[in-house]
Amino acid sequence: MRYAKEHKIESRNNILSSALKLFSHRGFDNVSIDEIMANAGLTRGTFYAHFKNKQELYTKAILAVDLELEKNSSTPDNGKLQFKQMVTDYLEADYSNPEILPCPLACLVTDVANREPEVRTAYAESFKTLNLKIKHLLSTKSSSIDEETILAITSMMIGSVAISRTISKQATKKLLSGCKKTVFSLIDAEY
Amino acid sequence: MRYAKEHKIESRNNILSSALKLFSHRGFDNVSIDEIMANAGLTRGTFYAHFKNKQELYTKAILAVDLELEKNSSTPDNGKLQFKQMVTDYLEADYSNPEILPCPLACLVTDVANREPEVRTAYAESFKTLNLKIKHLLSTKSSSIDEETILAITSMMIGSVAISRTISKQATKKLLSGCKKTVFSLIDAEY
DNA sequence: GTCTATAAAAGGATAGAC
DNA sequence: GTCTATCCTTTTATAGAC
Repeated sequence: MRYAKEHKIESRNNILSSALKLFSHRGFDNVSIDEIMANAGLTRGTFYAHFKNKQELYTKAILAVDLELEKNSSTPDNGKLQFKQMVTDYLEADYSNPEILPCPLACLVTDVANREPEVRTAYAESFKTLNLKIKHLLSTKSSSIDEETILAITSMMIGSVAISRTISKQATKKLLSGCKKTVFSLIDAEY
Repeated sequence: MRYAKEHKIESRNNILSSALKLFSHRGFDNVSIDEIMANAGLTRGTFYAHFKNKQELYTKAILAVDLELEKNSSTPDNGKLQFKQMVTDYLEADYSNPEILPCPLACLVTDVANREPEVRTAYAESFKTLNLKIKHLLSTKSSSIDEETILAITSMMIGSVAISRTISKQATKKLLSGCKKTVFSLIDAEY
């Protein structure tokens, strides 16, 4: 064979990460397969050697979010601190920089809601993983945080970042600082 | 003239509300002008007698959300109760019924983020109006609620409804009830 | 596996009649 | 103001060479 097996895997990963980044920044419909492939250093025709169609790529790209989230799964001894750092990083990331991967859960909520069940299931998986990660950070031997509080927190994080991408920089500042304060107070109150 | 002036205004309003409903349920790109016009009882060609292009329609439709939100602007004597009812209605509405207009702020966040500034500004306006409405409900002569807390609450409401449209019915139930409880606790604690 | 070339469909926008 | 008919661009997807 003319190409090693690793080559295909590498191509596939390039396509996946190029797609996830572009979709997150601009939305599924606003990015063409052409652009994704060019971004991955390939041409359009090749796309179909890797994926059945554009929707399958969407699904697989969203599932790849899990891998990002599952990092640092060691038992935390300073979980609360790590959690606060995570929230801060999340809310203060530079979402306008095209080189950085913004949170797909925040950037694609609405976009995913209008797709086939396959895509929505992938999103649901990643959302679940985010909640589990937080639960893990905030669980100690003695106490464990209420699951519904975690859901309220992730809703706030995802919601505020999604909204921030539509409003002015000035309004964004107040929005994100309000959410940060509120998340912290929820945690400090309960645990 | 063959058509009365009211006729055009009525047509325009039909187009606007038909568009807002369809966009909210399925997203901007997934709805064709053809469909919007058919839904309003007109044909595609006529569209351009009312709007410059599809994007202008999007902007105007989102601005129309304000009108919905600005209802009930009388001074509330039982604001806190009204607020709780509003949150409950918001979180428990039947978002899958195509006859009902779901909250465009929740259904279109991500969608709007990827459009021209004109559209984003319209969204920002409506978002502002929602926050003001809540502020109004929760203000009394003696106390007024922290603006950043309101932003955290609207982020949670919009975020959770947006997320709920991607996940399972079962998961949605827990998500929305968690947000409702958390919003209530934030209000009862502070005010 | 990757490329170039091309088919085929969808949908936004315009022209002209009534 | 509204209709029908048409243009034109974009983009997904396929065919076939290397």
